[in-house]
Amino acid sequence: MTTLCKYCPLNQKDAFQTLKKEELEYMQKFKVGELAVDPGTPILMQGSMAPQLFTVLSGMGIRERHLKTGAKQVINFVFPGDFIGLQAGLLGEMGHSVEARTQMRLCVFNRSEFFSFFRNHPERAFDLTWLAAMEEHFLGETLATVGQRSALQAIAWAMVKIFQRGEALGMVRNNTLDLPYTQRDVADALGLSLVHTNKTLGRLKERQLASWSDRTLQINDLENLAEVAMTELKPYQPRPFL
Amino acid sequence: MTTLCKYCPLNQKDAFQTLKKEELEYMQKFKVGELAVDPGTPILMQGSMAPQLFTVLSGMGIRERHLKTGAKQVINFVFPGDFIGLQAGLLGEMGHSVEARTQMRLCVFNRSEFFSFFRNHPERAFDLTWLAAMEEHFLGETLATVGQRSALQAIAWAMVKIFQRGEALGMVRNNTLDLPYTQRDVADALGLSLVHTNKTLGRLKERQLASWSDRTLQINDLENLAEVAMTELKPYQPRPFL
DNA sequence: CGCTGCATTGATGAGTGTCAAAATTGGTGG
DNA sequence: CCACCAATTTTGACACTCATCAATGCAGCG
Repeated sequence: MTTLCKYCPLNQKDAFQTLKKEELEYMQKFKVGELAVDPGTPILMQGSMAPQLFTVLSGMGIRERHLKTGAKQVINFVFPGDFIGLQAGLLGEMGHSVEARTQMRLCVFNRSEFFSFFRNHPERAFDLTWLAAMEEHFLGETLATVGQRSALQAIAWAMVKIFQRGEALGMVRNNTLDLPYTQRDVADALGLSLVHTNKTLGRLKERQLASWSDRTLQINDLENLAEVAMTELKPYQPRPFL
Repeated sequence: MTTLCKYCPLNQKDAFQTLKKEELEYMQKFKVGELAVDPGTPILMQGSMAPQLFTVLSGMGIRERHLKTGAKQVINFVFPGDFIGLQAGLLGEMGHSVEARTQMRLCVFNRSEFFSFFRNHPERAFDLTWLAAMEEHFLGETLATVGQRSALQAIAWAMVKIFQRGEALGMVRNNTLDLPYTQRDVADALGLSLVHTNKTLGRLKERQLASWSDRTLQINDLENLAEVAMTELKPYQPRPFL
């Protein structure tokens, strides 16, 4: 028995734009079920053409692209409200894998109805494109980080970004955010080695700015952390979701 | 006097899916004019909310994100058929700047009619989202390159990618592609220093794989270049355009 | 209680950045 | 047609960030 869209847990959160009753009814038709997965479960595989698309209702995951050498690049961290499978749905092939890192509940949509979705619900199609543009925006920023920032700056940047996402979702208590990600994930997200990431985290901790170990991100001085990261602290704005 | 969509130069090219007469008429209503710009002209500025969106009819440009330090990250190279301003149109703010590098002709659309576009022409809205997904796919691959590949691999990868784009557009003669981009641009695209980029290009040239100087990319051995780049050579597939 | 995964630390070296300058190219005006 | 200038490419020397290798510590868990 799945949750009715009417009671969608995402629609309550400040982080997201509120859907009207009417829109929720639209989505109800499009929704074909719910999927619950355990940590470590692959949700979508790089290169695959999955028949299904998802919106994350709860839990966290990770997007990563695997190279033939065995190395991997973390593309992004997956939080509630994220849409998964856009590339599979449109291009017919995922550019990266998505894996659950905690228990997750996913809202399942059917790829085959994807186009009718555009035909019948232009507002929602617009929102979908909005999300795609947001993702593109974020990836550009990430690219600039990996390409241009030093290890210290890059890690500070990642901490700020993730902290703010967690904050918007109400996951922060005492400037502390529990996450299912390790230092290895941070390293793979920023193109750094694990060892160097660890030592750089140590420097940020010494400076009393922030720390990240044992799957806990703690921010002590957001302002100065953002300063080190050479980034602006922008207020969070509610975004659409599907 | 602008070109009628009916005679759109892009619609002739193999690189793109052919639009039906009907669809061309749709686009004609959406098109508000044409813009011709000289090399060096900024088309969209990072952080701005431009009222206009563009499709590149001819010429080349560059997307780049500027950091506060003065460093910059090249996000992508802009070729004919590319859509410019998605982020401005939807998010209200560009994550990067776009600058002309040759003379360019741009097809101009109006941001204010953007939503009606979704309402009235779902097929075209679908194509737009397709393009957004493609861009996201490409950025993920770029991120993996900058994060995980060595300088030699990264440069080889960039050469393969750009060469294949040029090929699809019929711009290659004698395995040679004239481009408005310098070694500095390559360096900024891959997060490398200019000097190291130059020396690495020298190594690829020594190995008789490829060369890039004086704004000319020459590929001598695509197979082995792709090998060095650790990437698969995928056949090009026609894509939509707006 | 011995795994296994994760965090931490030290030693060493390769890859890449930075600095400086020369060589080359292309464009422009006299 | 030549001289000059700006942009780009190329080269050499050197410094340093960051990767790699190796080992230890530490906590959770079957």
